[in-house]
Amino acid sequence: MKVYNTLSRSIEEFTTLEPGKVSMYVCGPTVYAKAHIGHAMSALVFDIIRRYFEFKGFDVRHVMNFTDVDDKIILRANEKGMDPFALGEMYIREFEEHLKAFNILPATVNPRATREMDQIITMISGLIEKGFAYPVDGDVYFRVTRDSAYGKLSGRRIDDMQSGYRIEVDERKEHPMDFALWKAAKPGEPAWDSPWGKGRPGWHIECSAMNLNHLGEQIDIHGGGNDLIFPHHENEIAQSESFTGKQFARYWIHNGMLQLSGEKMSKSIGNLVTIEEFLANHPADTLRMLVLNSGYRNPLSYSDDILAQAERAIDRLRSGLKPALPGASGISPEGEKVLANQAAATEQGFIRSMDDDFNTSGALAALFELVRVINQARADGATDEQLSTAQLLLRKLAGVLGLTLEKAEVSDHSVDSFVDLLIEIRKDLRANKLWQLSDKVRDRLAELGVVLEDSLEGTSWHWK
RNA sequence: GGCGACGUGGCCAAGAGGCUAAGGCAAGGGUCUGCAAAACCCUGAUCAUGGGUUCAAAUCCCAUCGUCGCCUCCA
Repeated sequence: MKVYNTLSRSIEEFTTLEPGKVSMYVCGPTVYAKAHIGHAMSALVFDIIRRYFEFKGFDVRHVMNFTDVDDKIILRANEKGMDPFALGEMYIREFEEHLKAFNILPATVNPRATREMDQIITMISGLIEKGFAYPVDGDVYFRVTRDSAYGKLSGRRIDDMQSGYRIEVDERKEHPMDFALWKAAKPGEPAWDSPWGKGRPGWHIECSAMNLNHLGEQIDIHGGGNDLIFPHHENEIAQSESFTGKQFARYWIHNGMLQLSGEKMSKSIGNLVTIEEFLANHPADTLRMLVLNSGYRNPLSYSDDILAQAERAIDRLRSGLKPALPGASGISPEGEKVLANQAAATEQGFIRSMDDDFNTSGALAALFELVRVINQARADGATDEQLSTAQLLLRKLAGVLGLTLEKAEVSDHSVDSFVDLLIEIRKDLRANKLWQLSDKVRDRLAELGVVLEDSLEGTSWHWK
């Protein structure tokens, strides 16, 4: 397998620390507001990666954190007159529901910053002891000049960065780029006891501590959105490697940003679609298809047009799973062979694409080719028996991508018999060539969301 | 100002030195059908622009134009 590593900015052969096992840490959201579909995109990307590793036989330990203490959470909680912990809890619950709706496999562990205070404090103390950090008035800062490798992930040099250009520099810091590991508490803020007085962790340290606690000193993969490369992931590397003296993550994988009207979807710009809004208007698989259709590292633009394309593409995949035509009499052994050959070619093509830095777009192409050949065979009269192996493969490989190909479940079957009755009456109308009336039945049913499909053997129907 | 990514048919999007430039959506034509729908068949791009390297470039190099991301919280 080959994987693009942000650290080297190149495609590398993928190997694991331990044979057959993958440890993967993915940055989850800071829970201070409703999650938007950019968050969902990131979760989808790493869900697909994780599913593929499991398909390849790896035992995956997947950690996704929730950062549930931070300035913005406190700010929002104060605005809403809520307890900051309750606010975080609320958004965590909501996000977990969303993950389920998107068919995203639950991570092995979902640690939270507030539940790892001991590890965080231990780590900060260690960094101070080793000279990588220093306390000032109850704050603790990381000393970037002490870390010669600082900047290796984002490709920046400390001197090149114009810190203070857009934000005022805290004069107490030794260097403008030094960042907070611990922040002294202001009155009324949530705070924990520490050797430096009451306070709370800075933004980056919690991920380093949770990595250490749940995956160990070294991990295979660290992932997240590419907007986290700097400063978040750069700082995580600095903290973790300074603390352990070992290489931290071997592969850094970053997904591209979701864009709305040509700009990154983000809370600060306000051009966002919340997951809630999305799910109210679209099947969850639509977003997954959007993600699958393009490279995970590229920016992904979001529009109604593209959404509609994705929905049609899913319909196309589903068409491969339709049963044999009524009265199918079977296809020749040669026809069976064509089907079997395509199934083999599709499986190979799927694996070849996915092995190449998770080329989901190529993997989908392999699936669509299988769909076409299945549909050809069906049109030629293949029986369910003859279609079954290829269809099973289609279902299985779609499943590796996290697509269920199930139609949104219509739970109410109480109208089925009425539709059947109308079809029966329409059959009589057609037998008597009363086309206007029979077309009226079909059109009116279509308006109600029931699509009729006539064939030589009879009429079938499905919900639109 | 610094760092980085990208620009492939109407739309989305693979491909990263050399077989006919994948696949999906849309469109047009055809088969089937009473008409539809579904399915099947057929049809289209020389790869932002200009140079260069090479026997050979969408793929490498340089320049230009354009779009986007990071450098401040962000998936």
